[in-house]
This record gives sequence, C-alpha cells and structure tokens, in this order.
Amino acid sequence: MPTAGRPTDTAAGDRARSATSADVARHAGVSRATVSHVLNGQVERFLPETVDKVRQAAAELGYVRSAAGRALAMGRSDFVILVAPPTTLTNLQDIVDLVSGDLEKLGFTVVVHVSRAESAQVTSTRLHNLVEALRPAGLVDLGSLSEDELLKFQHTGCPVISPTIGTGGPRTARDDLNASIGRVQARHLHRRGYREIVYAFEAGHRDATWGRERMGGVMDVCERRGLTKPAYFDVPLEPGGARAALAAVLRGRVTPLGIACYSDEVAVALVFGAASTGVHVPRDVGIIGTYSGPVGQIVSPRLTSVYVDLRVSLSGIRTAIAETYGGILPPVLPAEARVISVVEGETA
Amino acid sequence: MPTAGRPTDTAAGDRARSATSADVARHAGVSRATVSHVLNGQVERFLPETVDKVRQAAAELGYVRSAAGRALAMGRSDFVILVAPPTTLTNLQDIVDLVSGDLEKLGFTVVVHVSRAESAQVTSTRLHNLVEALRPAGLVDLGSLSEDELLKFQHTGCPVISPTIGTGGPRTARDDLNASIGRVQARHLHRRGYREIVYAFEAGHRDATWGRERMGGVMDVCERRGLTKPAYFDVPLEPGGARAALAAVLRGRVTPLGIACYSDEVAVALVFGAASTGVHVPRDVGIIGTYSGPVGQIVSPRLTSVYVDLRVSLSGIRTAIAETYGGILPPVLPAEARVISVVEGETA
DNA sequence: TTGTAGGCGTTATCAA
DNA sequence: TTGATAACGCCTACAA
Repeated sequence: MPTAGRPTDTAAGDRARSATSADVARHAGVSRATVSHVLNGQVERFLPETVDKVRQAAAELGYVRSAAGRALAMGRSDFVILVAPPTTLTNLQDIVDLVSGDLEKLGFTVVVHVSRAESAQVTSTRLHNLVEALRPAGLVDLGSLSEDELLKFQHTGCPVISPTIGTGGPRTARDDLNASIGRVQARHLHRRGYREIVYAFEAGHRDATWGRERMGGVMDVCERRGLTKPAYFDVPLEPGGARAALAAVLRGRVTPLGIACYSDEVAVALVFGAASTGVHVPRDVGIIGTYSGPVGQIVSPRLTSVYVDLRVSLSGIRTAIAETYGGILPPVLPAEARVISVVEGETA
Repeated sequence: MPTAGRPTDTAAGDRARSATSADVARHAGVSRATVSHVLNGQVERFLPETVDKVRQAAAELGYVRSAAGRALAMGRSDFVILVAPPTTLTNLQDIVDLVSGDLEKLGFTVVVHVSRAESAQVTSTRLHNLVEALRPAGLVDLGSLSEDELLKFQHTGCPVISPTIGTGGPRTARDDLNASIGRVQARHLHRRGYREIVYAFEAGHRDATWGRERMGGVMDVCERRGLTKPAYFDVPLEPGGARAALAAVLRGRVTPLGIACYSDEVAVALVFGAASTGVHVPRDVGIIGTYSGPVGQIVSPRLTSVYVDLRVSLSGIRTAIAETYGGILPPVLPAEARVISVVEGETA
C-alpha cells in the first residue's frame, strides 16, 4: 500500500488520458461492445466495413486495451510471469528472448520476476503476492521453484510451466538436469583417472540455486563407482582466496584430485590459483567447470567444462508453452542434440 | 490477443477462487468500504477493534487485493517497471535487489522488463504496450532508453526515473557515465605511455548498449590530447578469433598500442591471444577492460580494468525514487566514493 | 465510526 | 449484424 506522495507532474500539462474503448467506439460510430468484439478477433460476424472502421479508429487513437479492465472482466490477465532463478545467469537475456518470443506471438506479455537474494521464505511470499495480484495467464519457472511452490501456484488457478512439470516427467526433471551436470562432471573426472573427487562451491553462494543438486550428482556417481564420498569447499573469486582454498583441500593429499566446480568462474580461479602455487593442472589436480559464458574458453589453459545447451534445455518449456496455449511447437531438435556435453579443455 | 485455448486444468478441482475484499468484509462482519479503508492505512479513523478484525480476516483468508481492480479504480497500478538494458549485465540480480528493495518498502511491486535483442523499434513498441497496459506507478530506466522514449513515457502520465532524468542533469547524465568509462580508459592508457589507442568491441555486439558512448569517451580524450583518432575492431570471444583480430590490428605497427575494451571478456580474450602470439603485455600492447564480473581478476596476468561502482551509480536512481515517492533517501555516500575507478592490474 | 453508491475499462450474455 | 446491460474487484465521496 503505497505511501506515495503523488509523483511530481513532470511533463507538459496535456496529460493525455489514454484512449478507452469508449473513445474508439465513439470515433468509429459504433458501440463499445462492437469494438470489443472486433478487436478480439470476432471479425467474421461483422461487416468488413465496420471492422475497418473500428480498426482504423483504434489505430488513430493509439488505443491499447487496459490490462486492468481486461483482467477484471476475465478474471485473468494476459501477463505471463517468468521466474528467473536467483543465480547469476549470464544469459538471462537469451532465455527471455526465447521464451517471450513464443509467448508474445500468442498475445501474452512476459514480465520477469527476479528472485531476490533474501530468504527463500520472503522470496516465495513476494512471488505469491505478485501472482495473486496479477492473476497471470501463466507462470514460467526456469527451475528454481520447489514442487510445493509450483503446486501452490497451480492451485491458485494459474497454469504453471516448469522443467519439472512441463516435461510431464516426475518430480525429478529439474533436479535431474542439475544432477546430470554433476554426474557428467564426475564421470569425466573419473574417466580421466582421478580417483578422488571434491566439489567446489563459490564462496558465499553455497546455497546458490542448484548447487546442492549438482553436487548431488557428483556424489551419486562417486558412490556408484565406489569412490570416497566427495568433500566440498568454498572458493572465493579472488586470487589470494582461491589459492588458499586450493592449498587447504590439497593439504596432505598425494594422489591426483579431481575438482568439479559450480561454475566456470570458480574453476578458472582454481586453475590460476594452482598455477601460482606450482600445482600442475591437470596432472596433480583435474578441474572441470560448468559453462557460464565464454570465460573458460578464452583463457589459457582452456577450461574443461560442462556445457548446457540453452535451446535444448528450454525446448521442454517451449513445448509446454505450446501445449498449454496452443501455439506452434518449437522446432524439433536433432536426436543427437545433447542437453549436456563436455567441453574438452586442458584442465581435466 | 491470446489465441489461447484454456490451459488444461492441471491441479485438483477445488480451484479456490481467491478471496475478494467482499469476502474479507463478510468474514470480519463489516462493509467492503471499511475493509478498503483499513487496508489502505486509514486506521486512525476506526475503532482499533475494527481494524484488528479486518486485518485478521484478511490474514486468515490470505487476501491480496487484485491489481486489476485497484488499477482500474485508481487509474494507475502499483507496479514499477524496471527496464533492463539489452546488455549482458552480470549483476542484474544485485541491481534489482537494490532498486526493488527501496520500492517494495513503499508498497510497490517491481517487475522487470528485459529489452530483447531485436530492433530498437520493436523493443520500444513492446515496452510501450506494457506501459500502456499495466499503467505502472513508475518506470525505472537503467539507462538504455533514449530521451525521446523517456519523454514519450512521461507523457503517458507515467513518472519516469532514469539516470538521465533523475539526476536533474541535462540529457547527458547517462551518456556521461559511459563516456566517462571510455575517458578513464583512455587516460589510463595514455598515462601508461601508449601513444596510440584503439577500441575493441565484442564481435557481433558492436551495437551493444553503450558501446558507442564508451568509445566516444575514448575518442574524446584522444582528440583533446592530440593523439590519432582511435580505430576500432571486433573481438570474437574465442581463442582463435581473438588472436586473429589482434594480429590484424597490430599488423604494421611498431609503437606500443593501447587497447580499450568494451568488456573484461574482450580484454581477457585479447590478453591470452597476445600471449599465444608472443606479443608482450603490457610492453607491446596495453589492455584495459571494463569491469563485468570477477573474471578479469582471477586470471593471470590480472587484468587492468575500469570499475563502476553499482551502489554509487545507482544512488542517483535511488535518490530519484525517494524524491518521487517520498521514501527514505539512500545512505549518503562518502564524498570520496567514486563511481568509476581504475583497477590496477598487470595488463596496462 | 461506518455504510451506500457510483464509477474505473473490459467482456459476456442476451435481446433487438 | 449490432447494441444494451450486467458483472468483475476495488476505491472514495458523501451520507448516515
């Protein structure tokens, strides 16, 4: 409930109250109902002449129907909330592009809700209020919402699209993508001969979205293959800190150590930390990151990393969108399109 | 106009129509008007007992007032649109945190609109529709909107907050921040003894937001100091490409060359490209980036870069928010707080 | 101190 | 083929 004092009138005084459907109706010499019908595509049942008049009037007046009015009448707005995970997503832009491209073609308006850092609790409440207030046509989760939350939102009557639900799979789809990242990392390290594996978080972000899931995947593989249960540690993204962290994990070890990293940044920090300590990569330690932008590939040594194909991993969501709203199905991806693949670098 | 077929009813059937103010009124045994008043802070004029009843009822029913209804009645919603620039903003999260922290304390809900890649034209239209439809309480521009657009939105009656306008300064505030980045880069390179300077864009992103402005700053300094007008070139974020690009600019040169880069990624790519070609940094070429995450600081050699302090550079916007809506002014920053500073690394 | 009534812009229903 | 009319949920003068 805004405490707001009226924002100072900044612009020129002719504050043009935007055109309403009544204005359009008047301008076209028809009734509001007609305007509504025509503008909603019920063109077939009107004289072409009438249709034109209405459209023209609307165009001339720059009429955009009020979301409020429409939402009120329909019980649901045309907004789709895209929930961005509280992760440093280097390519949020691209994701939004892909998703909202589909949706806007269907006449929806995408609005992004970025989860704030705070407690999960607070964040959840904020989103809940947003949903309750906006009555969106849908909620697109990129994978950061828990199943409980998803169900709660669905229960609101708001269709929910998420990797977890959209794929029709069981509750595991989302965890699975991230667990898979971990698994791929672990398998690669193991294949490369590292018999002991640890997991590296970014300092201060151990609870970063999906961190646990990814490490879970690593543990998974280790357990199945009879390796010792992986330890984990935090890496500050700053030379001294990274060096110290690395030194600490290596203390007392003799056999080569494989390090699966939460992100490419963490991995790069470790790689250079190692170099500056005389630890040889990949002989003494193997380091594999998680692709998060080009960083890892423009440095030398080139980072070994796990790449998640955006197009592929989003195709589940895009399909779900198409199914839910009757849009066009996204292009079918070649069978060999892999969501996760290893970028073979020089560090593991 | 959504073509949407009704989204399949997914959840259990007890689709709880959310509580309305009428429900709350009934539940509390008062009239809807009373509910409205109380919930909007007109507490003083009611019996404390009544106030409690209402609040309790609202809480019990999980009542959240409909944005639609409110917007319709008020002519303006409680949403504030935060326009994110079409740039890879590593820390969009942080920015949103800072800005929406202020706003949410005032009862507004922040919603992010990320400009898509497409043509400026299309993007502008999308935003325009969003504004027209949402009738937001305000529009916070992070600096990607042109003055014309800003004015157009203001004209809609929507208070606009932006670096350009918020600071009360002339049209230059925003350009200035970016031009300053360029100027600082150029000055640093010049001070370090590079007598010829060029500008490096990221390949495929020459039109990235602010790229021109930044290069403008570089040219500015060069001109004023009598250096030759800087050339510019594109750097692919990939080892081979970067190497080739570097080779091309260096061809035929003999004196040390200073390179001001659009981003740290570009800078890092060049640094490693140079290393692999036997070009010595910083002796043969000096490279200075623009801080965009920790990348530059975790590699060796540590990148010399220009750092833009988010807190400081956002304080203009936060102040504008406070002034516009009567919130609390952001903490006064120490005088020496510099928006832009040079991170002294080993590459220039 | 509380309630009544009218209107905000749109859509759906039904009558003309 | 069109147009009245009644919701939708909320806010606010104004009346009680």
